[in-house]
Amino acid sequence: MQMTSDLMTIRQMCDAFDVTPRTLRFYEAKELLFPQRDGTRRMFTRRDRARLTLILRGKRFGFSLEDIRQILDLYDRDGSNHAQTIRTYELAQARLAQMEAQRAELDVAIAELKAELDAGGAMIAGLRRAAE
Amino acid sequence: MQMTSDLMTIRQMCDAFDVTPRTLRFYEAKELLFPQRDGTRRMFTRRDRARLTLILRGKRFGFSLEDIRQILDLYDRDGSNHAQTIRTYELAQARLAQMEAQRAELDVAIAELKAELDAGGAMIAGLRRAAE
DNA sequence: AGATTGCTTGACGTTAACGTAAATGTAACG
DNA sequence: CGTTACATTTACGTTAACGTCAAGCAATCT
Repeated sequence: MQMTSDLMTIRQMCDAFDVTPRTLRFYEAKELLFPQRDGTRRMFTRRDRARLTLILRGKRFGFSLEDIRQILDLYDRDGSNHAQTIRTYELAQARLAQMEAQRAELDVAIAELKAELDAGGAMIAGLRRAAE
Repeated sequence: MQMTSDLMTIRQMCDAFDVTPRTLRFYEAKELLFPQRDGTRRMFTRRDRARLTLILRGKRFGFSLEDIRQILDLYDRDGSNHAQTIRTYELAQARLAQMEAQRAELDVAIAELKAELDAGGAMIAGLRRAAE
């Protein structure tokens, strides 16, 4: 019950987030996480956990790790570097446009596939009737 | 104006479907297409074009080429194999459910990112005012 | 004939996101 | 102190869907 352990080992992280050690090391190599070290061992901070949550969410959304890294950087900017902040902001806007385009395409694909399935459904109903 | 040309060269195919020669050769290697040969050259038939249309549609739906190959093979089985047809149908339905879930998550992601950007926008407006 | 196109078949290169194995380190248990 | 249990780094392997040469044949233009 010490307040020291705001820190988690790699295994605790793996259990908590259902990822492999390799994944966490990989994310560190890609500069998505920045665990401290206890000697040679990684100790993940609260901040790492917050970032990992966002990373996994981003992945569910279909973002690449590189996309995610850039977006996380956006969250990080303590507002000191104005020019960079603005550039990042514009980048995020571009990304948003991409996402909306992607959603539009997805909508079309879903509509088409639904139409396919409706046709197929009728065919299969026919097969079922014929089979009786 | 000869009726001979139900056949198309690789370049005609590329222009018609907006794909590269490499792609068509790749699809042939993967047994998704079966062009005839005029000597050494590929000649794509009406059937190849029909298949390619389905392949590209499948890709828009997010199916892998391997998935697509299996589905095309099922269409080929002249409809004699009802069980397989039904399995394919179910597979497509599952895929549709995936896509709709993905869209739902994407909607959330877009909303979140928009909120982030609104906050960032206000911040940047503030910065601009401070800079004057 | 020579040169230009366009097609062919290899066959290695690329990207993303890790998996997997090897060699080594170290901390705690008994 | 020896073994077990995890940890670390290094580095090669994997999958999908082509891209990108390289080298050579074949028909066509000049």
